[in-house]
Amino acid sequence: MFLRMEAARPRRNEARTRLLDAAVTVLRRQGYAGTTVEDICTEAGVTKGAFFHHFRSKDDLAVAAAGRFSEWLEALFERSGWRGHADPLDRVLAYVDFRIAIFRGAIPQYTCMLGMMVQETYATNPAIRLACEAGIRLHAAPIEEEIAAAMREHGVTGFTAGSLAVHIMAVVQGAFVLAKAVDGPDGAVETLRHLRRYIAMLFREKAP
Amino acid sequence: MFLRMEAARPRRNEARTRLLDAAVTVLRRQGYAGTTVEDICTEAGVTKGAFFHHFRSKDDLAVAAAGRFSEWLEALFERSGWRGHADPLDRVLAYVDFRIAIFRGAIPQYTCMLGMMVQETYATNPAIRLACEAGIRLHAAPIEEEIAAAMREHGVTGFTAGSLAVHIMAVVQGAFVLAKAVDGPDGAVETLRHLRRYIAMLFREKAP
DNA sequence: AGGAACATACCAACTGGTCGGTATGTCACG
DNA sequence: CGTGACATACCGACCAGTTGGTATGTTCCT
Repeated sequence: MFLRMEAARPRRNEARTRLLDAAVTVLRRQGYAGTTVEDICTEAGVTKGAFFHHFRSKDDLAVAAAGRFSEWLEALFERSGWRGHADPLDRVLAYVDFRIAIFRGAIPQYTCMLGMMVQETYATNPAIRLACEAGIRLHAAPIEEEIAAAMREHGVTGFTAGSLAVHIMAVVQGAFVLAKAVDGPDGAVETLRHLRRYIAMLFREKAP
Repeated sequence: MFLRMEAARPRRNEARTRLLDAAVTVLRRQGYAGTTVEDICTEAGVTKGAFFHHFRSKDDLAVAAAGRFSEWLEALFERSGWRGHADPLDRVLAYVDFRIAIFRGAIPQYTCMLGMMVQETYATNPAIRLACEAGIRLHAAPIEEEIAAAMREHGVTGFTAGSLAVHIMAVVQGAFVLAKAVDGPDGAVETLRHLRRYIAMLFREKAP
């Protein structure tokens, strides 16, 4: 049997990929209810027929787009090299520093699609909510790991690595909300600096 | 002439008030794009005619509802008595404690309408964005005051009162996003505990 | 005082446009 | 030739806003 055909699709499903990328772009800019299926089609340069050929519904696409965004986010942080430090505490701090460095350009370019979409859909679209939750958890997992390592290495106790990872996620999401409310990143950056200081203090406290 | 008629309005503007209250309830639950004008009318028990008699547009109502929510929020915190402590630092901590205590019941009952709406509308409805920003700033102002007083009284420097107030707002908003993402308040409460600890540490640091 | 003139508060039915989704193609390729 | 990948045309539901009306004040004039 030679039925494996995995790689036998040169430009196959090209429209699907473009739709997904377009969805991330537009959903991030306009939110879920604020974007129409045709907005996404226009951005992708395909027609509605193509859209509903590849996705059963708008909800379906939103779930897929959440996954796509999540992958993109992980790749972005992977490339940043925040885990490339000897001391795990430095890794955690480098994560926050990279978060700060990211606040450049227009608001939709640095804010989080997952946090935005989940606010709109948590009550009405369970599948989307779950996809957003999964993306956030996936992103938080390595941070929690590094925090746990740092706590071990520095002999710090008094809180759980998970709770601090959640705290970091919350501050980041809150920073995005504020940036949108005030229409600029300045306050958001200040917030992340406070977060950085907090983490540093938590670990300096127990140092000799 | 007894032309004063102030109190001579038994049911004057009753519908308007009910529409505003209904708007706060429904917008908080479903967001801006997710609620129809008729949703609000149904909740208020009036017709669309009444709605458009009192408000020029859906946008117009959203702005008014933001103001209404803001008033309600200020009254809520006023009643909580968080400013009733001798030491301004205790007041700031009491604010956070009250925020923690509030996480009860269903999600729409403890989350913030302003933070939710501004995410949806910041790019498309400048008036709504501004109303949300104003509400948040109004809420942050007394906190900033108390922080400034605490810094003075405890001789703490190294950051501005404004930036810490913004940080508190961000953590609170981020906690709401997380609560919606994971469909429960537990992580959000943990986040606020971290915030509380941070504030305590900031002021303990410089103490003798 | 009394009633014409006007204003306010609300209602029910409708409209014009939008949007998610469908039905029906067409065409390339294996 | 038939199947997957798209395009075109269209539908029904929904929704912000309108229209035209009624009922109940309020003001002003005589």
